[in-house]
Amino acid sequence: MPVRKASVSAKDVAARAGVSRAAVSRTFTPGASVSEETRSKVIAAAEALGYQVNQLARGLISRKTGIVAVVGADLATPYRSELLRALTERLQAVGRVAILINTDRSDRSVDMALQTAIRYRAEAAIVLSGMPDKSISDLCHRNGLRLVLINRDDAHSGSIQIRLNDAEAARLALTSFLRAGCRTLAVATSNAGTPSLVAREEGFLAEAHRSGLSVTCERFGPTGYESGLALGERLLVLPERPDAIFCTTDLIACGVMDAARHRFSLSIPDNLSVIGFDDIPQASWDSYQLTTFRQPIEEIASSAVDWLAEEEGDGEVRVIHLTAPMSWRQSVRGGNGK
Amino acid sequence: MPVRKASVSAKDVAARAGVSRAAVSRTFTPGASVSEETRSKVIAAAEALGYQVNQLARGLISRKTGIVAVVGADLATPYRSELLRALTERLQAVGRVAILINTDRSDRSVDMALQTAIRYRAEAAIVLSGMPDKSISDLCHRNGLRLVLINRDDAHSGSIQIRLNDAEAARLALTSFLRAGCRTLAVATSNAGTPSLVAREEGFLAEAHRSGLSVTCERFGPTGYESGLALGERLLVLPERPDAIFCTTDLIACGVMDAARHRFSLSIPDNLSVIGFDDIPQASWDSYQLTTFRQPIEEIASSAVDWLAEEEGDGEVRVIHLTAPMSWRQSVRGGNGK
DNA sequence: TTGTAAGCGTTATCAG
DNA sequence: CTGATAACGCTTACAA
Repeated sequence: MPVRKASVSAKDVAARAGVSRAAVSRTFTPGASVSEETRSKVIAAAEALGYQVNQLARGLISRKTGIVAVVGADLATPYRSELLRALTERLQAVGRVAILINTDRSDRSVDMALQTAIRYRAEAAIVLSGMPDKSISDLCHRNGLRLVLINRDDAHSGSIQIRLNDAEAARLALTSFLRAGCRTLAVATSNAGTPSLVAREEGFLAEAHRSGLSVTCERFGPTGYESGLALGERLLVLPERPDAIFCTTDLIACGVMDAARHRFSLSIPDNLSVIGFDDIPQASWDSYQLTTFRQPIEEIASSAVDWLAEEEGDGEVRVIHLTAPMSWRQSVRGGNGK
Repeated sequence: MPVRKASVSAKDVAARAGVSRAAVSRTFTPGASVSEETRSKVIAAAEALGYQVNQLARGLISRKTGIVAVVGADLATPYRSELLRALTERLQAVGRVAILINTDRSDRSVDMALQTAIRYRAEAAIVLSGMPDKSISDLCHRNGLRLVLINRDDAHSGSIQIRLNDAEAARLALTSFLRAGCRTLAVATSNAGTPSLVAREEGFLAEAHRSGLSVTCERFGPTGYESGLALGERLLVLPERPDAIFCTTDLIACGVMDAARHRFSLSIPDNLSVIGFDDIPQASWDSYQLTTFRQPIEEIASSAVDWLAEEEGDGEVRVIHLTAPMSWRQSVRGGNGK
């Protein structure tokens, strides 16, 4: 018994249809010239054999692999997973396929991820965490891998950068607290130190400073619910107990709220106002009804994907600014802020 | 100015290092025989040029693309995204790369996803939702695409199937309610009709029947929090208000709990006991403390990935049974069930 | 419109 | 150990 071939190729189809391999290729290349007769013979043979064009071979020659890498850490987190979904959906819609590469928080692992992307000749990599080293970013450039950096610090040539109005949003959070009559302000954040997180923290602090207010700022652990719990416990035990906490992330906000309610028997927003960031699904759950800033997920995804479809840029780095609108719910005293 | 090459190839490296292309290839092939001298010349040249092996070309000839497709719907959902993370992490650990293909709930879209997987010559596809049509499953077989079906109905040849003890768990849920003194039982589920969901529902119903109890079973909408909310509102308005609700999913359970607490002012577990399924992160949040069944995510992922590493099976379909252990928290009257 | 032939970047085979 | 040379499955001039 002969060794079974791993998959059916254009040659097989050509043989069965009684045409040349080129004819088969043309049949599956949009806008190539094939007679209706040949085409239907080919289609029939392909169907019978179960032929599928080999994209790898096609990509080898056309340089259009259709592969886009999505690189990031904590991809199972509510906001991240939602962004991932939006990204991959849109990628599929324009005939691309996403390869998913998990990283830990180290920049080193991002570098390795990008190398993987290059090895698979991805057309682009969308980076959600960490910051590629300059040398790696060069490597990508030399290998024709375009970079999309989402909420990262600064990009090198030939890449696009998508950023949010983090600082501005933070300022709005502060004025909202003030308008609600809160006077003892605090910030709860993780110590991940990612650009967006520090922008939010610093934006809040700066605006408070401008208003002559002092804010206690607590940093703890990774960015997640558990850290929020811990942050709540630290903040709410203070002699000057805060009556408003700006959390740099909804996950942290949920933790803070739960700590306040279940461990300090505080009621929200009567005893404590909370504002988060991201607008994850849980923020709108009955138990939280968290006032927060909505990540413009679809806009982020479409900006990224549209850019890929565009002409190859000429080396300049493009920056797209998107805004996270405030989503008013019930966690700030005094209702809808109007 | 000459047209810039899209990426640096082994030929470039060979030229710079003053060796043959074959030498370059060997340098990057584990366990090939190259002298230390050539190797270091090659490495140096590769480094200088920023060379990365082209996996597409490598896969073309070796038939080992290293690509594995992960196919599923609702991948941004807590349980799904966690499974996705576990899967991709493990895949990376064994040198594979995951391509992610979103589907909607239709079987048709699963079929299309599998065709994409074939076109990229994935070594395997891990299917999380929907059920590939027999003809497609054949197509996969003919193209050497191995199938891993997670919680799907039944597999065809050459594939592996991973299943959970859904029915058994459901029975355990019922006896737990009984032991807690609950008498008016209900099931809350979506009308997605996926195999695991119906297995849980039917398992619960069957056991109730065996005990001579009648159970009201409510089905509504897609599988998610909002549906849980709606289900809670339907169930808790009944003349014989349930004192125990088995939810086929944690997301539904969270919705049911929120409806009970915030819309009917019921307290859990005093007025109502709830059991869920999946053990998503939110189940352990202070606001829920939901008793549930833990999806053995890591075990699922490792079973799937280990199978890929194994010898090519000889056409028989393998079934792996995993168990979801009960995770006791505070949503059932009478504490930890012991 | 069609077939032939030359690549694309690798690895595998086979002499040297 | 090394270098030609032939695949791998495909697209794309170039001729016919």
